[in-house]
Amino acid sequence: MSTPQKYRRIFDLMFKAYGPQHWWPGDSPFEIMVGAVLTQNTSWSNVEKAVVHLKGNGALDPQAIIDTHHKRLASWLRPVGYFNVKAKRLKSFCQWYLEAGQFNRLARLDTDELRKALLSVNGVGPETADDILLYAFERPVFVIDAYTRRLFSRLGYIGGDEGYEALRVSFEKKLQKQPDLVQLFNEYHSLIVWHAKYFCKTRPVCEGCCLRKHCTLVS
DNA sequence: AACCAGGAGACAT
DNA sequence: ATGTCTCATGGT
Repeated sequence: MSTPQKYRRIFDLMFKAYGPQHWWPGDSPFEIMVGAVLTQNTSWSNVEKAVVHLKGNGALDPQAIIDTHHKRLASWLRPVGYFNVKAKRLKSFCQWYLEAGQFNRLARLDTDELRKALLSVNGVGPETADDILLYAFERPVFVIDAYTRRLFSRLGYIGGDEGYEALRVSFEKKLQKQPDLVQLFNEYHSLIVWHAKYFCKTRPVCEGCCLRKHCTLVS
């Protein structure tokens, strides 16, 4: 089987097993961006609690977040952990977002320009930037996370210690001939996350691979 | 009771 | 460029 087919096959196996994931959860592009920052190294269920706090205080809005005192904002973010750093990150993101002209202005930039701009923000690293590019701006970007590394290194498709950009470009190149890249990358990343969360409780769909760090099912 | 969660920045080497 | 430390709550 050719390499592109191998990568496509893993997607097909997971899609057949789990179905469409309807990502990213959120009612607006801005909510998706906020969620992307808050979910760093944090479970999504905790992010939902923080988002409820923001909405309940009418603060799911860039200007409102900037105007909220750090102490108060941090208290709303308490469930996500790292609430002091994330309050600061959220403020610096909102500051940039307003100065950049918000969604409609940013949407004019091409994908690489937009990624560069996102990465200039304190608190937005490569994965968060690509989450935002894919799920808020609907750009054909393959998101690399810890699960993606584990899954494909255990499948023997990658080494696992490649740099972020090298992996992203590699995945995008291998799948570039596939139709509807935005939809494919959207489902692919979300399926990997779902697979990681529920695989151990069900059964393998891909060569007996489990995504937990110390899984003994994998040689 | 350890382990893990949809990472990133600061800092040293 | 690459490795280590810190940030911190909540579920299993």
